[in-house]
Amino acid sequence: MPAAPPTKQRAKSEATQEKLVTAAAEEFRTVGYFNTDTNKIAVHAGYAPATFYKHFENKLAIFLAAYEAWVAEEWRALEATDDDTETLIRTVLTHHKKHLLFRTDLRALAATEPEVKRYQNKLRREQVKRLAVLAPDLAPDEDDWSVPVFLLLTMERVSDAIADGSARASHASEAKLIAHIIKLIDSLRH
Amino acid sequence: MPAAPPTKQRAKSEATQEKLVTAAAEEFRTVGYFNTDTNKIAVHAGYAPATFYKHFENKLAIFLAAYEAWVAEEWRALEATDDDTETLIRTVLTHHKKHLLFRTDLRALAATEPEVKRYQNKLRREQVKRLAVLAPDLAPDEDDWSVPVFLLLTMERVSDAIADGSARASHASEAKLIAHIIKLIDSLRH
Amino acid sequence: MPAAPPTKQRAKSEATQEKLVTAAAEEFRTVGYFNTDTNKIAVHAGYAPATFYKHFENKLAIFLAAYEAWVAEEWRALEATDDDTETLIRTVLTHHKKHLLFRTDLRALAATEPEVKRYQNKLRREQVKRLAVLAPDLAPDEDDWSVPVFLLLTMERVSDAIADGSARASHASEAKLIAHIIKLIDSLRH
Amino acid sequence: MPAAPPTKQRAKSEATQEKLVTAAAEEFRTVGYFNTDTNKIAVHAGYAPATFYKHFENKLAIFLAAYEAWVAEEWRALEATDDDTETLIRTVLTHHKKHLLFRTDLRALAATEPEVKRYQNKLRREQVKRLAVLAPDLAPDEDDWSVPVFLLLTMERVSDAIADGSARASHASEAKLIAHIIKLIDSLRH
DNA sequence: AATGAATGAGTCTTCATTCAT
DNA sequence: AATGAATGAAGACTCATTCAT
Repeated sequence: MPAAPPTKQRAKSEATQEKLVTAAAEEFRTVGYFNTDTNKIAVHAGYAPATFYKHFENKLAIFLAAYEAWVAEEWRALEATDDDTETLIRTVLTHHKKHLLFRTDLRALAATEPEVKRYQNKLRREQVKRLAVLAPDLAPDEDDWSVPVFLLLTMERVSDAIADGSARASHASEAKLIAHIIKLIDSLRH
Repeated sequence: MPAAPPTKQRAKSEATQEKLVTAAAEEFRTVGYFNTDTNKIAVHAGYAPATFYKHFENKLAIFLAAYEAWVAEEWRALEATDDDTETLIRTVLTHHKKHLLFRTDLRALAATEPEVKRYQNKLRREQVKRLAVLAPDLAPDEDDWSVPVFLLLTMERVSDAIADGSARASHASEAKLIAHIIKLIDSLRH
Repeated sequence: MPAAPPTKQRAKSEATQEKLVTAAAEEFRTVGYFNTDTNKIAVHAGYAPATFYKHFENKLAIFLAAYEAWVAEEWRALEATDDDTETLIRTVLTHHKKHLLFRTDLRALAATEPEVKRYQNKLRREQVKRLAVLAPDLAPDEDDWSVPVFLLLTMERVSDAIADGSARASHASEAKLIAHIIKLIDSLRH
Repeated sequence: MPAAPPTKQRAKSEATQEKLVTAAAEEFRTVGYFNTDTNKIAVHAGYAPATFYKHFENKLAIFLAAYEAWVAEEWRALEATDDDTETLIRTVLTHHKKHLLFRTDLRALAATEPEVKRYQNKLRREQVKRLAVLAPDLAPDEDDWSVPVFLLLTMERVSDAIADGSARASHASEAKLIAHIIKLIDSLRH
């Protein structure tokens, strides 16, 4: 069994890893997964290309790490908000707007990369559970989660459509769409 | 100025173009836009790489053509169905299931390629209008289309989630989700 | 022995050939030999790509034809001018300015295509002879043509430098350079 | 920020770059710019195609580098020669003979690539200044450089004509042409 | 005589990734 | 831990040219 690495080195390594993830997330958010390459990510983080591969197996691995950080950030924002439904929706919306490109690529990757899909499914389940805490009357039944899932999917899609401008392009205003979501939530409550 | 080409030649050219689009659509559907290349498309259609460029300016152009064909096919299927809401939903669902990867790449491309986005917006507006014919009580107001748009977005997202298996992975059954859509439609009717 | 083609057909063929050469010359002059292709030449002349190859063996063949036309044009211009040395120089200069890109490509091709080189040499000899007519005291000796050749080379190079702006870029005015040529001519006269 | 690279590595990188330039120069000299490609250059230098692009942005960039090296070489040869006019001319001539194809392509590129033209103009100005050192009585006036420019253009063109054989093809011997240059120089001296 | 369709053989360029140090 | 150098394997796109009609 190899000796545990000295704490100092480990800390440094973790700092590097974090810098890489931050740089990657920024790249994914602004130019997209398919328009960056690992060399750019490394350089933007202040490292040489090869360093990237000391910390991540490949480009997909850092995407997953960035995804994890993204979800954590969203929940942090959500938990900092008070219960008012509309405020929550607007918080989600703001987050989606900011990370539109990232989210799109996430879905594209999920379609071809089983690992991404698995991770996404896992996070969706956590999302449902957290939602149950925020809004107990939308809590899932034992083995029928269709209510929260239906809501989350709808919110997600509507948020994206508002964020990417396609809602407006088809004459649907942000305010009206949010109103529809709120009505939907009411109708879904037990 | 050259004389108008004989009908026979033109027909041949159109046949080639069609074969290319068909081959491309199949590639996009099965391995995805980002995992094919124009050479493969041409060869799969039975032509040399250069032939591709006699018919399409670039890879994106044939994607747009495939997209157009895809939408036409969906509407053909929808119009062949009788009015029953659930049947319509299931038809959409079937179509989405079959073209899941294609649809995902479509969204990814729309995020970076303005041309794709523009085309997508245009088709969305047509979709709303056609929906108004199928279900007059969901017809859009003069400048507030939020009702049909909200519905279409929801259907789209839920269909995708069923199609890609993520609905099931988060314990939401197809049947229940469809039931939610139907309930939503009822509540949206004027 | 095949029968001579009917005169009418031949005339038509020649007209086509001429249109192709004219189109080619214009392309070579404006975008250069290396930036056109035979398809474009044919289309610009109003024909289909394949037609090109009914009239010229390849791209080089039409270049040679355009070259021939170019030289003919220059001599026509020169012979329309009266004997005044400076006027002659200015006529050459005007012609070079207009056909700068063409001339450059001519030299580039001469360096790799023996056929072009051979043709160029032949035309140079004709040029010397014609010069002898215009200016008898610059006529070549039996087998020492160095006087007119030296002059022609100098004029050619100086004209190009004026035409392409490099003379001005190195602080040498057109007027002064022409004056040098005239002085040179005087010193070369027998 | 990465530390300055160790001298050893940098030396290696520079060696690679040099090898690439040498290989490129040789290709340009023997088969010409338009008949090589960056892959061939890289392979001839002993590297993979991609390595080329770590050192040069594109084919034109390495051409410029080769051009710079070519000029440096010419001046080195010139400065190693003693002042005798004829010897200098013969040195230039030898250099032109060796790099005939390169020089031709240089001119062709200058006609279409502004960057090449700019560089060429800059070098011409340096050439004039160096000439002023070698032959003070041909030094340019403040803003009238026509004397040295006229001479350089003539020498250039005559050298090329001797080098490419067209002088001989039009019955102008090398010796006579050089004699004309010398006479010209005398007449241009202040 | 003219042409529409088709193509083989490139050519430039990119990128995830490795290796010696 | 970090890196500079290097790369194999593509992939988008071009062009002179041919052939059946």
